[in-house]
Formats: sequence, C-alpha cells, structure tokens
Amino acid sequence: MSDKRKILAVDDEEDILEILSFNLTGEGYTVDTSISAEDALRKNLLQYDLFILDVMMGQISGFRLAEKIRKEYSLMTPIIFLTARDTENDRVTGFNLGADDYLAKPFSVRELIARVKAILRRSSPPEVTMETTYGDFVVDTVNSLVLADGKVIELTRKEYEILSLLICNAGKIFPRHEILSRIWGDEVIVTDRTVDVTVARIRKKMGDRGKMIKNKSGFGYYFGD
Amino acid sequence: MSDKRKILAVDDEEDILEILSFNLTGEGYTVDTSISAEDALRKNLLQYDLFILDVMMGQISGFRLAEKIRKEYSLMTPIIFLTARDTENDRVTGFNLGADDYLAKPFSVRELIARVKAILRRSSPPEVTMETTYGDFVVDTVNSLVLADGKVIELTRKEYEILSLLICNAGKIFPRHEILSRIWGDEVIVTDRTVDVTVARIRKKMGDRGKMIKNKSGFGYYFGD
DNA sequence: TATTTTTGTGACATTTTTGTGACATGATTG
DNA sequence: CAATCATGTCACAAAAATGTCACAAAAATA
Repeated sequence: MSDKRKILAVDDEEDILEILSFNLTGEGYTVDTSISAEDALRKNLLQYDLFILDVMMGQISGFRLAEKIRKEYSLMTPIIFLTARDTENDRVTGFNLGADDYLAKPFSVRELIARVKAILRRSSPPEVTMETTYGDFVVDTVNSLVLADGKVIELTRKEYEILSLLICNAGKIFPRHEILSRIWGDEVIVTDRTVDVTVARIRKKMGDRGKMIKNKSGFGYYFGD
Repeated sequence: MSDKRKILAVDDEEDILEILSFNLTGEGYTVDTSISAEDALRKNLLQYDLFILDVMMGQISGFRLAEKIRKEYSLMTPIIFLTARDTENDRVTGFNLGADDYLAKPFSVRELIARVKAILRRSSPPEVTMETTYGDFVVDTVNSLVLADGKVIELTRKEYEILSLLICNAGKIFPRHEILSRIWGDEVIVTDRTVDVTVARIRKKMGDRGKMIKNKSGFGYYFGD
C-alpha cells in the first residue's frame, strides 16, 4: 500500500470531476472518479482515504451512497458532500451520516483544497506500521487482532478498536470524549458510559492483564503497567 | 494553559444556555455563558475558541455583538448564530460578518454538537504537543501532566488545572476569583476558600517544592522561587 | 425470518475527588 | 500592639467518576 492518499470523487457532471481530479492530483493526491453512484459501487471502496460526493445525482443520491459506504465499508473514512442546495434539511442529513464536511457549489478550488487537506491531515496517516508491541502485547492492525503472550484475545469490533488505540498509544491518556470521537465518530450520540462498559468488557476478556487498562479519575483511560 | 476548547454561549433564554452548556460540557468543551450581549462584553473575549450567539436579544443583537467581536477581538474565531428567523436576509447578514454557521431554533442537540465539532476541528490544529517549562518543572498539556525533575506529580483534575495555570504563567499573580472563573467557570458557585484548600493539597503532593506556589496576601497565588 | 452476537442503557455499588465549616496561624493596618 | 482580615490546615460531608450487572436494542448471521 502506497502512502499516497487516495480520493474518490463522485459526481454526475464530467466538468466537476475534471476540476476535482486536476486540482487534487496537483496537490499530490491520487484521484479516482465516478460519474454515478452505481459506478462508484463497482469499485473497491476500501482503498480510499476520502470520498467527495455530489448530493444530487441520478439514481442514487450522494446521501444514499454515503449511507452505503458507512454501512458496508469503512466507518471512519471522511466524506465531503458537494451540494448546491443549502436547505436546513440537507445539512442535517449530511451530518447525521457522519459527513466530515460540506461544500456548496459553486465552490472555490482554494476552499476545496483547504478542506481536503484539513480532513486528510487529521484522519490517521496511512498504515505503515502493521504491528505495534507493548510488553508482551502485540497489536496486529492488518488482521485486527490483539495478542497477549502470543495468544489472541477474542474481541468484538469496538472492543478491538479501543484496546488497540490504548495499546498503540500506551501511556497516553484518552478522555472519554476523545475515545468516543475516535471510535464512534463525532456525530454518533452515545452515552459516555458506553465507553466504561466497553472497557469493562475488554478488561474481563483480558483476565489478569485487564489491570493494564488504567483509569485516571477525571482524565480518562490509558494503557500501561 | 489547557488545550481544552472554550466556548462562550450568549442567549437571553436561561433554558437555552443550560442546554448548550450541559451538552457541550459533556463533549469535553469548557463552556461559559452570558445572558446578554452586555454581559458577554464584560468577559475577556480573547480566551474563547468559538462563540454561539443568539440573534435576537435585548439591547444588542447577536449580529451587533458579532460585529464587535470581529472588530475588537479575534477576526478568525468562528461564530455560530442561533436564530428562530430563517429568512434569506438574515442568513446573508450573518455570513457577511464572517459567521461560520447558522443554527435555527429549535435545534437538535445532535446537530448542534456536530456543527460545533466540525467547526472547531477545522479551525485549529489538533494536538500540537505543548510543553511549558519552568525550572525543572514541565507542564505537558497533551497528557495533562506536571513533571518535577522528570517525575510525575500525581494530581487530580482540579489540582492539575490550577497548577498548570500557575506554572504556565509563572510570576503572574492570580486572585482567587480569577482562578475560580478560569477553572471552575463562571456559573459554578463554590466558596473562594475552595481554592485555598486545593492549593494546599497541591503543595502537599509537591512535597518540598510546594513552597514554590506562593501567596501574596490580599492578592492571590503565583508560582516562582 | 429466526437466532445469535454485539452494543447501549439504566440502576446501583464503590471509589475518588471536591467542597465546606471550624479553627489555627500569619499578615496587614491603623 | 491590638484588631482585623487573609491564609493554612484538618476532618468530614457531598458530589462526581468509575465499576459492575442485568437486560433491552440493534446488528450481524444463519
């Protein structure tokens, strides 16, 4: 996997695609384009680091496509919606889907690039490291596994994400809202306490080693011994 | 200096302020509130990272207040306008002032949070490792730690916030009410003496170095040797 | 669709932190 | 050098944060 960021732009206007492609390629990104949502769905969507979706397209709207992407592919991959409409309703739908940003047509190229950069900068850098080790713990980010002393700890999705986050940043304290934001995403609203319960479950599955997930009252959780 | 984002909400409805404060605090932001524009102008507006302004308020409207903020304080600090009216005209006025967003009442808490997050994320570099040093003291604002001679001083939340405030502004004297306002926020009602007790606790945990937190009788606390 | 697994929530127990009153000590003012 | 006010200290109360469990809701799977 190259460390170049890959973007998929979907719009039913050839011109727009060209503008996007030309300018973002110029910034050093790899850009693929699709003239329709259907077309986009034929691609391997896992490969992209960012989606730019037009809201109004033929059969399947940008929102519907986003829904599909979130549901069937990466939950965290950022999305920028392009829209001419600026009604309250559209905005809300976008945010609830987990959109990271909105861009109203006609947009300035400058603004577009700024947004893309901002978003990609904060979304995690391309996976160079596939294994992180701490003590006798190994986090295998390729297979989404955490091993303790060579043995796999059976974790569910959320459990894995939290534990790997903590181990990969051992020592660093993560406040609840930070964990929520990173694992659940910014738009999903779940109680803070959900984190506690999930951590409790992880600890249980870790048996004795569960103690290594520490809590600093008032600050958050961290990993260490 | 904390890396927590500070928000000032201004609305003439007590209820709205409470909703804003409660929900945004829950997301990890520090929230101050003002019941009027006049009240808001009495605060140090430079400290905030985001303003949420009601458009329709008593003497001075949200727009006027925004104008003042832009003119006399930060030009770049984002503003979210709350408004019941949703006419084309208002929108334009708002955006011309440099408003970053609009939120029509009644708004959904979910949407509010999504907007705030989106705006704040955009407006600032995430996690720049910030370390302030004074003598052999180091304040690590990313991990919320204070180190003395390389060793971590175990502090609770409030303790940490006070100590880091003092160290990061070593030499500057902070009157009690200033500390209260900064750490506890403006609405909370706790005795001045609480500060004393907390300082005492910090001093104890610092052992010998506790002496470095000085008090100037009648003025307040400061850090130095 | 039915079944199983995962995730989210409320209720309650436990632990940690924070706040307060009472009193001691020290500083400031006239 | 009183008288007064500000600060230090302690023990305990109140509140907040965290841990834990049982169960409901939602999602994944068969």
